[in-house]
Amino acid sequence: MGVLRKTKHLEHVLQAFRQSSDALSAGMLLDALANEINKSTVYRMLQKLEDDGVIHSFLTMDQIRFYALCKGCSSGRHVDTHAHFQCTSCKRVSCVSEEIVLPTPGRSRITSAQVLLTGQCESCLS
Amino acid sequence: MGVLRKTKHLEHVLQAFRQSSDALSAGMLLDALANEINKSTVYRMLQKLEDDGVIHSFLTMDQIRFYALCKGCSSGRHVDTHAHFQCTSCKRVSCVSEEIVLPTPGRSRITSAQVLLTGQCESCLS
DNA sequence: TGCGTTGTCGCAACCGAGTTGCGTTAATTT
DNA sequence: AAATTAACGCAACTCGGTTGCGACAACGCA
Repeated sequence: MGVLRKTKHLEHVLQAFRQSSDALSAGMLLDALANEINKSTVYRMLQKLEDDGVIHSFLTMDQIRFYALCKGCSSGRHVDTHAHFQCTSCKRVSCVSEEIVLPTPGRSRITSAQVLLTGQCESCLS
Repeated sequence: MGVLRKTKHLEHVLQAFRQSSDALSAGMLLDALANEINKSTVYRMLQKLEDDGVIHSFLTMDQIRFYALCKGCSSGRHVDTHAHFQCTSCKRVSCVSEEIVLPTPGRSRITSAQVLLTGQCESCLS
């Protein structure tokens, strides 16, 4: 239930997200802020930011967690019904704006959904 | 390009899939066939079965790869546009029969998609 | 400005899913 | 039955992510 202190590292990470239109993984952040910030610090920060509803996360095909800034999420509930797209060539990951219509199988109660599209992005196709 | 030999282990694994209506992970198979079959053998077998179009795989929220028998897949192309559902209580994973309508973002070319729903299944709700 | 509280950091050790190299075993081919 | 070659077991490894702990720094308050 921490109050999220304004530290130098936090500013760097948030800035990285704002500057990038893509989603980022912990590894990418570590590369970007190489030996300025510790591995576990990054993971802990991402975890906390997600808990607080600032970013949301999802997995790609190769089992790596990516994070992106939330736009319509609160700390309680994430609006996760938008899809994500990963290019198989350049590996970049982005959010897809269109909403998706999801089925409700049987009598179960769906609380969250995750949609990942893969293929080639516009710039890798040309 | 192996020819997939008929071994005792292969039979056990295929039987496990046929007996279960759910999708299975490598870990679950290892538990089921405890100390009868080696870890790397299981992983190699699953990999090969997927290459040969016998099973298909996908990831759950906790980064674990699950496998299920293919019904309309060939070795070349997997019909992966159906969703999967994982219950947050009992952790069981199943295939959702309904097809899903997917968006095509921008001018990119989508080659595969993965949809994971999470929530509570019918039996855990009651 | 000084001080106590408490969240954050760095480090190092750890965890667990999945992979790999290699020598051996066993299914298939002849 | 012998040769071929896929499948196996083992042990060591990779890598994304976690954890315990002592040190440090941001914040609140006087």
